[in-house]
Amino acid sequence: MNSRSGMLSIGTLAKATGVASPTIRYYEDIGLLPKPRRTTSDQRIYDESDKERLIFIRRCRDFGFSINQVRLLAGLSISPDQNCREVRDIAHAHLTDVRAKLKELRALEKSLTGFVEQCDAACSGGPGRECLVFKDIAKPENNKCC
Amino acid sequence: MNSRSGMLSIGTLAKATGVASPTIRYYEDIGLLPKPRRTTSDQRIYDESDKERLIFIRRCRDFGFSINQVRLLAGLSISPDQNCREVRDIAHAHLTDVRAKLKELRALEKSLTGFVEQCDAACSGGPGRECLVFKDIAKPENNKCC
DNA sequence: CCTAAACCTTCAAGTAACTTGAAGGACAAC
DNA sequence: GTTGTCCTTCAAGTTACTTGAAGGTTTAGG
Repeated sequence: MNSRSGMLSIGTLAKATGVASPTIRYYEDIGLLPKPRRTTSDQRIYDESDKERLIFIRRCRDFGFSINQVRLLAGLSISPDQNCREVRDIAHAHLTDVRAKLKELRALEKSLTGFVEQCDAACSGGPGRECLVFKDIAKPENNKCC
Repeated sequence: MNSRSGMLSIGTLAKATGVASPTIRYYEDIGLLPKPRRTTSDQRIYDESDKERLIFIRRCRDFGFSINQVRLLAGLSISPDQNCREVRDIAHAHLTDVRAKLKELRALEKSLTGFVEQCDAACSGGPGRECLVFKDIAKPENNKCC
């Protein structure tokens, strides 16, 4: 199947969008992408609007939106009255998630940095019989247990 | 099964460590936790060393180490010559991952913030027929495709 | 003692978001 | 025609849990 007048095979679409063929089929399976037309030999034929939709999906995924969120966003993008407010709310909720995750990761970075530095200090004479770091891991300084 | 002289049922261990019973069984299944003794009625009996090991595992998971990394770390923690250098290397590799992820998330936060602000600006007069944000998503400014 | 509730067991499948592999057909280039 | 690449569907694998079914045991209260 050669690409003519905007008609794309799945492999060509995959290359054009950076989304793997199996993933494209997966998205179709879960209803995120509409079922495309087929050739007489049953191969999928995609057009430019399919390509745009897939790019949209990929971008949303890149942004870290879950499949369900992407589903919502995609639905909003094609609804007659595109409701920017809803989109904004979804994005904002996600932004909140991202900020929480950032906070976590910053704390983690700090812990790990201390960890590695402590490890470097403890091992400056070579491997020790009792690694202090393990004690640190096994005995929480701040008991985070519920 | 009541908790006496350090003997813990799985449920008690779960409460003591914040790790769910099914997860404890899962860890045993995948060899991360040793198989514990059993009662005459086949219930698991854990002791303090099991508890410490589970806390260790949980802490490593909290740090974001994968199960395989935790497996390595746990192995190192009980080896006769505890090799702090290897621990440090594992932790350092993970720290590198965390930093990369932080970088990603910061960029994402920036994008999403701009996204939400743009959305707020576009919708200040209420829902628009053409949401500019969708166009932004569908048309990458920087083409990140391979 | 009985009963009900809570706990235990194993086994298997579900979750999320893909990814891989088997088996077989179609297409393109030489 | 042949070979290599692409296509199809179906199903299972990946990672790290989580849930649910079916059945047994323990604990607490009447």
